[in-house]
Amino acid sequence: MPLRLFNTLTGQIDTLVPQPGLAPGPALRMYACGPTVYDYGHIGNFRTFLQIDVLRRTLLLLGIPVRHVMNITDVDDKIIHNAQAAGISIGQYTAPFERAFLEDLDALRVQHPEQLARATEHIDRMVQLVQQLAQVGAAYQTEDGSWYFRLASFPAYGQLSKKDFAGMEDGARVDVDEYEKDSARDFALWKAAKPGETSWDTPIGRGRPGWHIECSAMSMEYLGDTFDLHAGGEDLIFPHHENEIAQSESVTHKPLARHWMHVRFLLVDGRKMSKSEGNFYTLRDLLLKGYKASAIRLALISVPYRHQHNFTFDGLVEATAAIERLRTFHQRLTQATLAPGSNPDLQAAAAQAHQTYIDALSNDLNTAEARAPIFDLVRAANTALDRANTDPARLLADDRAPILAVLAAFDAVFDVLTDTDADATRRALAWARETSRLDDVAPSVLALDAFTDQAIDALVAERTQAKRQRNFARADQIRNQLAENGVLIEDSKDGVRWKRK
RNA sequence: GGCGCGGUACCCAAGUGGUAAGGGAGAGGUCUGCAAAACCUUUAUGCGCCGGUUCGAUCCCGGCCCGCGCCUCCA
Repeated sequence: MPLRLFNTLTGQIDTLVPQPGLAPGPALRMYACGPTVYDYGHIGNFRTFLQIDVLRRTLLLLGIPVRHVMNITDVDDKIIHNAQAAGISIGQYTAPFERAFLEDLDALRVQHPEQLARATEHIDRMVQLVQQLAQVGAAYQTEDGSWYFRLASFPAYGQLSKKDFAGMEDGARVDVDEYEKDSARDFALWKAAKPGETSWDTPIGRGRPGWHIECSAMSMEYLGDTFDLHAGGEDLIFPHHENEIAQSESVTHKPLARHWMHVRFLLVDGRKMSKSEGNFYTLRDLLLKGYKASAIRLALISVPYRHQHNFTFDGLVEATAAIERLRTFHQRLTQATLAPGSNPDLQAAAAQAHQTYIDALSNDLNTAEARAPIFDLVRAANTALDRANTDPARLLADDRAPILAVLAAFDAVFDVLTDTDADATRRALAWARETSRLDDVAPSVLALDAFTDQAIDALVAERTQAKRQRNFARADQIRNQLAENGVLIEDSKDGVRWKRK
């Protein structure tokens, strides 16, 4: 089944399929704008990366292989400034943030792209692109040695953002540092080195790349002149992606990407997230407050990517409950002792749920709609599991696999059934210890270290033994002790389950 | 000012020209040593307001009100 996805370039929903023949290999070639590693990632960043993960995983689920490239922008004004202030090299400055970013992706179970591309490792390719642009008259050098893109040379400018620059006023001086530009909107391709700043000595002069050039250079390097999909946050439509198009297409005279996907911004408590509003959260902030990585993942992907998502703590609590329902069911179904045979109603329900699920995702990644049939199936199966052994409507042995297969398809995209939350939170806790950020850590997070999985298993076993001996006082004592440390016990006819709250 | 998006039950949130998915929360019940889980019942004659088109509109059109985003660094 093909994926129908809104395309910013055409302004409509288009079918996204790999176009063969443009580059080697059968995969769908996608480039997603990654982070500028000057700080820890916040939940707004991660909404975008999570939604791109939903796209990637949906493509894979639909049987479309992907070649996914993401840039790491490890040189820009802010990085240079901050590194200088700290008295270290930009590499020393960015390395911990890049590592933290990749760790955060892991915590959120975001799949890594096939290729990570660091800006500082592709300076040559960027210089080459500037030279090519100069050759076709689309780039010019100013007296200070900087290079700019000549917008007047690219009439199609504005096609992505639907902006009309025809009546644009030339000559307006907007930036005092860039007084030599031919036109106010001309943007920097290469910035001449200022004293003491990080710079590279190159054939086009000593300096450093402008903001947009790295994505043009690296996307074409790894994916060819034209690739299938370019994705990023909605803020990148203009000017970043518009500028990428101008830079690349001026040289290649071919479309840079056929399909453009943009993820809408997140609001927090109804406002755009910003440090000054006091509603700014990094992933690490939330983990240390005791919210689970899986709940953050589910919350951030459950509102479809084109909708404005209002992020709230209530939403995280709700996502936590939803995940528990799914995990409890998954465990129950896996462990259940079942009589042989199959129940046609459940077989049909599983097939129906699977189809509805796939249809929803295929429809512009409608994650909200995709969740519904999964929960419908969970209820139907739970009901059947509750029925007596003699009831013909009960769940039978051959019903297990098809229902688990639907859950697997769900998890192929949503990926919340496997509980790796404690690990993610422990890593955040270790980081907080190393960097002396223990002030706001929730007690439940600190308790993670006191009760390891092994310790819990041992106590649960002891309690089961006590129950067998009908020593309910001791059994309840253990249950309370665990509960006080955020561990819940559930008895069932198929054994004892426990989970961290 | 220009461009764009949204207003659906207590909360979050899909959706369709034919009579409102799903999740969370609340209430009552079943089950259970107790609890948890699970299941059942229950919470929108209603989808911002006013007109229009239609046999019929929450969904289409027009107007209005409210909220939000982008247009500058930003995912």
